[in-house]
Amino acid sequence: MATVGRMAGVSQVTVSRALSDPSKVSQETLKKIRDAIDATGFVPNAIAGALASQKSMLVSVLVPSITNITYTSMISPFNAVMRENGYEVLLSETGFDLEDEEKLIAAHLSRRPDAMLLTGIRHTGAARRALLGASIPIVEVWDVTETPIDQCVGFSHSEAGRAVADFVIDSGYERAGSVSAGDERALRRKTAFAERFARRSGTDVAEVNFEAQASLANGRAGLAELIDQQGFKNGVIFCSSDILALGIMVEARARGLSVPEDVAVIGFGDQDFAAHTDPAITTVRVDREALGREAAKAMLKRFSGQTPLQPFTDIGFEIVRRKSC
Amino acid sequence: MATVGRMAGVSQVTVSRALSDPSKVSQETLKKIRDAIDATGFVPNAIAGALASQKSMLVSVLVPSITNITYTSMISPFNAVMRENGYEVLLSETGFDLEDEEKLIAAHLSRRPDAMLLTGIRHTGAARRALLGASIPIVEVWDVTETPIDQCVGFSHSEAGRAVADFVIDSGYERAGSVSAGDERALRRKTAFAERFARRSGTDVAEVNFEAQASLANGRAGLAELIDQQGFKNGVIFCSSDILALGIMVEARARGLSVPEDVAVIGFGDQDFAAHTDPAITTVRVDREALGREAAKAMLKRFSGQTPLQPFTDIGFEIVRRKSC
DNA sequence: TTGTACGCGTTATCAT
DNA sequence: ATGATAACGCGTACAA
Repeated sequence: MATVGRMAGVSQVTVSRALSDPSKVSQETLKKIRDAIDATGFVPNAIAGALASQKSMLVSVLVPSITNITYTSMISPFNAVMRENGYEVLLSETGFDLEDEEKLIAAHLSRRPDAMLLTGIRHTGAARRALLGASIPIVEVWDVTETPIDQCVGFSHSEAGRAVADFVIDSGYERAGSVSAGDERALRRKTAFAERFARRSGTDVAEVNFEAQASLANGRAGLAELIDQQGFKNGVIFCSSDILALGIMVEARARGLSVPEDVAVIGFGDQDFAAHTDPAITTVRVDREALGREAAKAMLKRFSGQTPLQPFTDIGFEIVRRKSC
Repeated sequence: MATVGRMAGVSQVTVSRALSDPSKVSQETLKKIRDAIDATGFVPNAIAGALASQKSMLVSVLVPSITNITYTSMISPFNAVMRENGYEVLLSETGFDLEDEEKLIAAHLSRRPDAMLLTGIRHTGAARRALLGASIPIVEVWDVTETPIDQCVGFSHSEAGRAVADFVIDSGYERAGSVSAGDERALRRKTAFAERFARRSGTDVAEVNFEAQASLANGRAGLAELIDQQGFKNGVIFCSSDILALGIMVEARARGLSVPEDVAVIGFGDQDFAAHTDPAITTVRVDREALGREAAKAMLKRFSGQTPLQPFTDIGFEIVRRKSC
C-alpha cells in the first residue's frame, strides 16, 4: 500500500481507505490510486488486514464428509450466502470422528474465524470448551437441541423416524425392516422408527446396520441379508438414505421381486434421483438448501448484534409419497 | 503469548519457541509453559504467525462444484495429504464460470495461500496474470496440457473420448449416440468420441447435450429424446457421467427395452454404484483419489524446492468392461 | 479530504 | 537456553 501510495502521490492510509471505503476519498486521488494499483498489480494482504482489524472475514465449517451430498448440499448455499456478505469459508471434514473434530476445531480456531459451523450437536468436552472460549457465533446444523452451544438449525431425527413408522403403519404395512448406514443420526432415526413401529404393530423390526457410508452396494447387501439371514418378506424397509433404497430396488429386481408389491421401500433425503427412478422412491425430504441458507442467516444476524428469540430453528421434514411404498 | 510467558516466568519469545520447536527449550520451562497454556486456554494466533513468517500454511482450492462427487472425491484425499503436512485448505466453488473463477482467485490470493489448486486448464487472462504474479506453486487438475501455468495433473479428455469410440467399434457396435451434461470437458470427450466413431464407422453420432449438471432425470430425458426425436435404436450410447448412464437404463427399462441388447450404454467416472447396478455399467475409470494425492505430492515437492522433470502428470484412464455395453 | 502514530500477535535476527 | 528488538502489512484513532 505504501508503494501504491507513493506512485499515486498519497500516503498508505489513503490507499487503505480507497480500498475499504472509496467514498471517503476524492475522485481524483481515487483514480490515481486505481491506476497505481493496476500498474503494480497490487493485491491487498487480507492477513495483515485481519490482524489489524481483528476480523478475519473467515468462517470455518466442519462436516463429517465432503464427498457426501447430504452435507455438501447444505454447505453450498451456505457458502453462497456468506460469500455475498464478504466471508470466505474454511472447510474441513471430520470423518465422523469426534476426536478428529476436536483437533480440527483447535486448528480452525487458530485462524481466528469470525464464526463456526458444526455438523451435529455432539462434541467432546474439550471441543465444547474451546468453542465457548473463542466467544464467536457457533451454529450447529443437521440436528436440533434446546441447548446448543450457541445456536442450532436442523430437525429432530427421532421425530423423523417416528413419523415414518406412523406413515407406513397408516399405509397398512404389518412388517418392517430397516437398513442403515453411516452416522449416529441415521441410527437415531432407525431406533425411533423401530420402537414406534413395534409398539403400534406388535411386530419387531428386522435390522441391518452398516458402519460404512451408504452406497448402492450396501443397499443390495442389506436386502440380501434381510431376506437370506432374517427371512424377511412382504413388508416395508426403511433406509437411512435414498441410495440404499435404490440398492434395495436393484437387488429386489435381480431376485425377481417387485417393488412395492413384494418389498416396499422408503428412503431418506430426497436426493435428486429419488423422484426419477422406476418406481419413484417414497422418501423423507429435508430442505438442505434452506437449512444452509438459514444457518448463514443466523450467523449474519449474530454478526449484526442480534440475538435470536430461540436458540434453535427446527426446519422440519416432510414425507414424500411416491411409488416405492 | 506474553501472558502465558508471564505465568511461566519466561518471555514471550520463549513461549513462541516452545510451541514451534520444543527442542529449543529446556524441559522444565517447557512444562511450566504447557501448564500456563492449559491454565489460560491460550490458542495461538495463526494470523499473526502468518504475517510474521510470510507463510500462511493455507492452500486454496477452486472446484466447479462442491456437490459433485467428481471433484470432491479428488479434493478429499488432497485435503488429507495436505493436512498431514500442516496445511489447511480454503475451498470455493466457481460454478463452472470463468469470470467467477477470476474473482475467486483474487479473493483467495488476498489471503496469501502458500499454493493453489485449480480445476481445469482454462482461465481468463486476468486470472492467469494474477496467478503468475503471486509466484506460488499452482497445480491445475482434471485435465492435462504441456503448457500449464505451473504444473498440472490429470488426463486427456479427447483421448478418453477416442478410446471409447475405438472400444465400442471394436465391440461391434455400428450405431452410436451420446448424452452429455455439465462442463466443457464433457463436451471435449463427446466431440472426440463422435469424430472418431464417425470416421471409423461411417455413421454420425446422434447427440443430446444438456447445459445442466448430469442427473438421473437428464439421463432419462436424453434417451427419450434420442429415441423419440432422433429415431435412435440398436446402438450404444456414450454418457458423460455414470448417473446419466443409469438414467438411460431406467428409461430403457420403463420403455420395455433391454440393456445392452436393445440399447447399450457406456458411462464415465466409475462412480461407486456403477459396478452394482443391474446390469453393471461399463464405464471409464479415472482414479480420482490418486489424482488428488498426486496433486498434493506435486505441491509438497515444490514447497521443498524441487522442480519436476515434466510440468504435467498424466494419470490416464481405463475402460472397465461390465455388462451394459 | 488527507496524514501521523500506533498496535494487532507473531516470527526472525542477533545478542547474551 | 533465553531475551531484546525489529519487522510483517494493514486498520484505527486522532489530528490537521
